[in-house]
Amino acid sequence: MARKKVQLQWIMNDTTRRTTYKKRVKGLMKKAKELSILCGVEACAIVYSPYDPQPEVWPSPMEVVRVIGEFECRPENDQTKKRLNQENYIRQRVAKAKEQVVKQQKKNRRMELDNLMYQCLAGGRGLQGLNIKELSDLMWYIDDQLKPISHKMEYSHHPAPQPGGAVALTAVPVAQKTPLEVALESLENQILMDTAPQPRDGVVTVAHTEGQDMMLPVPHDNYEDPSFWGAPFFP
Amino acid sequence: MARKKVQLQWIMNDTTRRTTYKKRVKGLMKKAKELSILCGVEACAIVYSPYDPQPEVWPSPMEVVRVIGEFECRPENDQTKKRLNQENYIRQRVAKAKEQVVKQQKKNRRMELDNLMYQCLAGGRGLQGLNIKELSDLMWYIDDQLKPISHKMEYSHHPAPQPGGAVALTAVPVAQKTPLEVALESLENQILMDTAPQPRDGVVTVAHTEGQDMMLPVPHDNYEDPSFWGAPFFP
DNA sequence: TCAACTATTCTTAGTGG
DNA sequence: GCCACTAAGAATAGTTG
Repeated sequence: MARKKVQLQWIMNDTTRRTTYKKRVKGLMKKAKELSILCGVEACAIVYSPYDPQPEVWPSPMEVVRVIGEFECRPENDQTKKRLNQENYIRQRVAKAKEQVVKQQKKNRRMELDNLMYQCLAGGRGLQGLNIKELSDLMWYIDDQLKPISHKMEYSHHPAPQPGGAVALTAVPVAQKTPLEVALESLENQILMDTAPQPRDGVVTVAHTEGQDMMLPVPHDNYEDPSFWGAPFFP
Repeated sequence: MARKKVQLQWIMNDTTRRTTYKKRVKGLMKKAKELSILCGVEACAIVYSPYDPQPEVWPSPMEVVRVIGEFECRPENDQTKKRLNQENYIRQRVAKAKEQVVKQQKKNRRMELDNLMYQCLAGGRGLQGLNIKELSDLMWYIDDQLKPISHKMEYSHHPAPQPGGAVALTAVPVAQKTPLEVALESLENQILMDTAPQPRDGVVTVAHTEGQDMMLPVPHDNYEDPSFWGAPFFP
């Protein structure tokens, strides 16, 4: 909107419409990202258009599928029934339990990422064999994977209100951090160091010693600092 | 953003965060609507929050489901580009790794479901305490969770093309099936048997023996068959 | 908690290269 | 078609009742 108040109606001119589309999709995705981060909520957006073969999505196809899954699992989509009847009671219990599940889910996500890294590195030429371009691509992907985690971590700053009375039962055994994981972390850092032109604000750079047992100077949790992963690739 | 540039990070203050959430959700939905109208495209947005029992959606729950359906049915990523250039090479590696990740993801999904079940049952009145209505609701939910599994059963007929040469490296320790999991499965089965009016298409029904060691008629590993999980969600 | 009100930043329509 | 630029208009953080 500039120099003229735009009417809320279909834009006749083809090129104008296409241009507007690109600008506004970008804007919409940015808004979604901001909302998600600022308020610590899950969100997803999908836009189909004749302009792209693939739909425009946020945060990522994978996350979208997950968020969609949650949405579809909530039978109460038809908000016709808001009354707290028998039916809703059980739904609320389910929702509450789901909350607990999310925690495990996030943990699992990290494991998946680690696994992915391993696949990429062990399955190919290794880190050394990758050029800057490839590293950048990989970095891009990793960042994409980490986005949701980042959000979660930002959310986790607060004193964890933890819905009253709900005991965090962990029925699923949680895998411990393995040496492999530690090694992978160092590799991730190396990628950052290899590709980052100069240390930027908010980017955590680390030194590493030689050998298998590299030490991370920052707590593991720092990987999930959003300012670390988010900025360079998704401004 | 007014009177101060806001930092893109989780808002610590509860009331501020809630206020911002309400404002921004409204803004986001408006943007989605405008984009859709101005450019004549389909779009949908979903936002979960601790503030609303129901997710915030646009344009409407029904439309969202429809748009989502299209998204999940989308044929294939741009397979058009067959050229195996530098850029695509890395992307293919990533995609391949992603496939592996999906397996773990789906495994996790099952664990989450089990965990959820446990939450519901252990945290509440237990299965016995539930009435038919509640069981029905729970059944619905579980069925929803199991849908992808059902698909897999249909898919598992074909020879599973399995991308050549990809070695399934498993860097992440996979949790073993615990007695608890077995028990939970039996509970699921029981609910299925107690409430299902008739066996529905795609729903895996199982017989169960008494005691702790119940057997699933299909091998557990089948859950991890990529051809099963992969297709519907990651076309 | 909520709604109304700005001051300020952000978004983007229109333009030109 | 793509960028970069700019100013009009929209969104919203912080404040007030």
